[in-house]
Amino acid sequence: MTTRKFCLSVLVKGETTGYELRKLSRDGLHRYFTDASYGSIYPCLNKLEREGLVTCREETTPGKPVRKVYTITDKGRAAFVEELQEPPFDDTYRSPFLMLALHAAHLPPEFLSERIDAREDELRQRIQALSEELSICSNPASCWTLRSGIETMAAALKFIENNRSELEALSHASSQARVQAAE
Amino acid sequence: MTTRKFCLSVLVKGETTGYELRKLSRDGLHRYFTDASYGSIYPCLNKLEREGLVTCREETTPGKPVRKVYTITDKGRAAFVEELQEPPFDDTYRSPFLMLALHAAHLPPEFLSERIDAREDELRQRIQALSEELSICSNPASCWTLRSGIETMAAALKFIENNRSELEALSHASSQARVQAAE
DNA sequence: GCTCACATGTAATAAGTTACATGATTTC
DNA sequence: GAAATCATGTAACTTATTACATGTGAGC
Repeated sequence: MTTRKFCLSVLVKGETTGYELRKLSRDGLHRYFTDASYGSIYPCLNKLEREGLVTCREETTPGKPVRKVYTITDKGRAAFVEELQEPPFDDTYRSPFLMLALHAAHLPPEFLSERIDAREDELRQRIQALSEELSICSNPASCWTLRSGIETMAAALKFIENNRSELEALSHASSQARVQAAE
Repeated sequence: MTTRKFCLSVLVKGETTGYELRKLSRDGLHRYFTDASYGSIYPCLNKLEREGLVTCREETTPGKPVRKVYTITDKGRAAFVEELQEPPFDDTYRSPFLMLALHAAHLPPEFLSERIDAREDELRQRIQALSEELSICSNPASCWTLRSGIETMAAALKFIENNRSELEALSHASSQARVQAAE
């Protein structure tokens, strides 16, 4: 159902293709909704077409593959607004990074530091991507959503920057203990 | 793989049962890793036992159902630390709430306000649950992880509190426009 | 008497991922 | 000449969810 809502969410703002949908789901704002692969997007678009929620036309640009451009219908618009109001799912945050933090004392110090660096970089990149999107954003609701993401991730990043040494100390301490035990 | 890592993550800190694992996955810290159902936990524990990563003993308390208590083995401990170091997955945040925010202008104002209230409540409850866990937490890595979650969610909550009126205004404006168009 | 908490498990189903299949054009 | 980008799609597989199946004891 996530892929479906994501596709409709993009389609209400304008026509698009399966290929573009996949790209959108990988960076920027739409990351908050899904990270879809072709294997979920193409079947989903076909289903939406069968249901009459979108129409499809083929665009042939010479020297390029045929593009199937999808456009939402009035029925599709109505269905989307309906589906948005369906029983709510809670927001979920899944963090392989916090799993590492939780077991910091059992991880090699260099490994842990590398992963903390990687997490900081990831956050910085995502914040920058959203900030760029915000700077060219004209729709107030999109701006709101972008700002929400930027501020939340900024808080997450700041916490890591301010407190990473604590975590790294845990890893060092126990790695020292392991070395001494081996002697 | 999430269920597996979650089970091992709990088991390295002490023995537990399938029933307890499901409860842990639904509130507190472990929500960052999974939200597992019996249908994934029980098969997972059986598999871990077959692989020799955990052992199982049956505890019979008179007048209570038999409990199958699982304990991690040395092999399990080693496997977990290995698996933690496997190629990283990015943290993911999936937000049905931000999907609503993005389409605020097409939603009825009362509906939107209700959902914003619900999201604020959800955040307050989760912040409180983590704070309580923090107040009785003795393991430094767990404390770190809890604080990280608390600060990030506090930032998310603050943003909503400070900016919800903007979103609600969008919904009101377009609902007024719809009424006028109908006249 | 009803509902909640304890406690384990399976089967059918849903949903999505990965790898495969194909192929032209542009950029290095 | 190699790699990346554009572009669509299917098949096999993995993973997890939902609903079902079963049963006791405690509190209201």
